[in-house]
Amino acid sequence: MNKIERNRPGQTNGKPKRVTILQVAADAGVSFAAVSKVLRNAYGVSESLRERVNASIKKLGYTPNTAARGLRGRSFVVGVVFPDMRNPFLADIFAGISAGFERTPYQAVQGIASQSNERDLTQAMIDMQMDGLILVSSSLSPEQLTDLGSRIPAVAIGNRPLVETTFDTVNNNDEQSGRLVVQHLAKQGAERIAMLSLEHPTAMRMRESGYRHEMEAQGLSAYINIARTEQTPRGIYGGMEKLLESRPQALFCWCDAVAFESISHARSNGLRVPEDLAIVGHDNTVYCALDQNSLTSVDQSGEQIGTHAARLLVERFEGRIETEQILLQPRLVVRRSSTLDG
Amino acid sequence: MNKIERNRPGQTNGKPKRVTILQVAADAGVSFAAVSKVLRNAYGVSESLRERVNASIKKLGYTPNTAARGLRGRSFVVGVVFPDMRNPFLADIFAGISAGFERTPYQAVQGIASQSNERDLTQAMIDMQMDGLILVSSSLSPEQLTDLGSRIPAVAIGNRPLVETTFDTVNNNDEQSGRLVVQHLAKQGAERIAMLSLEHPTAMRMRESGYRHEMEAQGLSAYINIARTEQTPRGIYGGMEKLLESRPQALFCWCDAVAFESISHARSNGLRVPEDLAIVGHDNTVYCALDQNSLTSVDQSGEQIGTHAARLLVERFEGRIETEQILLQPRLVVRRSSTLDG
DNA sequence: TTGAAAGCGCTAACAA
DNA sequence: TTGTTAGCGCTTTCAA
Repeated sequence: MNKIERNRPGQTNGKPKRVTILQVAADAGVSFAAVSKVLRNAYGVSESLRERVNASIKKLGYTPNTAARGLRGRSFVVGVVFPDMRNPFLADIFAGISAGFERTPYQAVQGIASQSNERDLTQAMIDMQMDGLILVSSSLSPEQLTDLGSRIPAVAIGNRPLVETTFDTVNNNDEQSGRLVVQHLAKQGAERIAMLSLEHPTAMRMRESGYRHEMEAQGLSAYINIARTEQTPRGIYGGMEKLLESRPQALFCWCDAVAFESISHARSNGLRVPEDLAIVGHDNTVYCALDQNSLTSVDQSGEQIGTHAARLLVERFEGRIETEQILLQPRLVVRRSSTLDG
Repeated sequence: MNKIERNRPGQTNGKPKRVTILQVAADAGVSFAAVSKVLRNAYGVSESLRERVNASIKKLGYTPNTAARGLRGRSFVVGVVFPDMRNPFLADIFAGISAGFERTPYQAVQGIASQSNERDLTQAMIDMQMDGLILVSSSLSPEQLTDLGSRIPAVAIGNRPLVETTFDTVNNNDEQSGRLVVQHLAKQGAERIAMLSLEHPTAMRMRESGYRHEMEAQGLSAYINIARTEQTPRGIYGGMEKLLESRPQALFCWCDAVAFESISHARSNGLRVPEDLAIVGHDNTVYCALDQNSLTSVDQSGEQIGTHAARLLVERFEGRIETEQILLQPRLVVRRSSTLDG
């Protein structure tokens, strides 16, 4: 039985008055415009005035009202849009973003966007007067992204890189990811190498392309086999069922979580990993190292990606006009899930 | 080698003008106050005026400026503060919160707070003129929470419930969680049941208490054994090492991620799970069901918790004065990691 | 170097 | 029912 308790409040519910720039000005004995100048590090304030104002700010515990600031100038808030909260790789990216804004005046807040509400969420962030946006694995169309980039400084992470855009991008070299995996598996002696990819058109298309090209380079064109699924347990299950029909020796999964599901699925079907089915994931998330998974995975350093994104945004704020596209190189981390020989 | 490309932008960088309430008013041929009234569903607007204004809003693609709104009235933005992004249980809570705000005008944005910056983050959210806050597993002290609650409507999730506070709470019955686990393990025949808990004082203290009380009730007081660790791989490792010295038959971990680490650690030490060491987690996150984990875990329905929190906040916005404390009942989901017999 | 004043886009009291 | 008006707390000219 659930329990609910109601209590009279210890204090009233009325919004307490904020300390404003005026009270700081009064306390310091200067005009409120002077306080604003100190706040913004504006040109033309004497050292003594600055000190007096800063003393009052500290004394009164003043913090600037972001909404009021944003209404006239910058809000110093940036929005980060994630596609979901479940993938621990996103936490790596977030850590990088945080680190990137560390020594800047910018505060990052996050939003989680389902495919259907990403437009609304980004608009809401613009309406909040945020100064810039970082979009991770956005599901917006190239046209929508271009439009967004023309309305607010933006950085897209994990989108197919486009030239001549209105926004910056930071990407893993996904073509290379696909190649690394096939090279490794082929060297282990596998020929029937299948790939589990994403239905939704994203950077995964590049990973598929790398997989295809390397399969061809290895003379394994006949065994190219890709299943695209939704990112749901049911979808993944269906995709695996389909791939297993062709008795693959190895499986490349577009992300670690899917690879873990695949390990689970394979084991439930009586298949040994890696003897009967080698499995490789992508992102090298924390769970890969666990003994029960020991998953070979492609590391794309989410932290580095995030730090780049934050830096790019700050550069735009500080005046950079031309867009910048960054492409980072992945590396393979080999573990037991794909080690066929002792 | 990483690649960087620079391009001239397709469009300029200047902020495009927003559509404001004035342009809507001009387009509809009414005063801008009339538009504001339509927006706020305020009393005293004729049907025809409302229709005309709504038509102009749609036509011009107007969306209200949140910052300007917040400066006078409500911003319709609520902030959700999470302790980290790695724990998939938080995603369940978030899903519940989202669902809870679905049919309301409120937009939720998230912040991730390390222990050291939670105060700054909550202050920043207040500075953004957010209407309310939801704090998940907050590391703020009771005094800080009480103070926060007196400054802005707030709901705390996963804090030790206090009476006579300034904020609402939603909690799992953690005492009950501890009891359920010990009952289950004792029934399986285990006596030396150890617990891996958190260093930082949180709701975990209640879980420890339930563990203790049930151990006593089962006549196993002599075997009570709790290790409190940091939430880092190193910390968890150290805690396990310490607990294993006393050769426990079963281990109750304060969250699933720690339980997965424990499974990994046990296996690397040559221990079989559950034969040599039964393991139970908490939160019943998605990975528990995977064959390679098959982890028994306590389900505390994060989604329900989140939905309650959102509802409580909306109620406060709509005038509720007294605080409310909700306590939900957990249930145990048994899997192979703790099934000692057949 | 400092301060006065206008105004960002909106809400809400008040007047018409 | 509608419109007028005074701010919310700040940034940013411009004048002193």
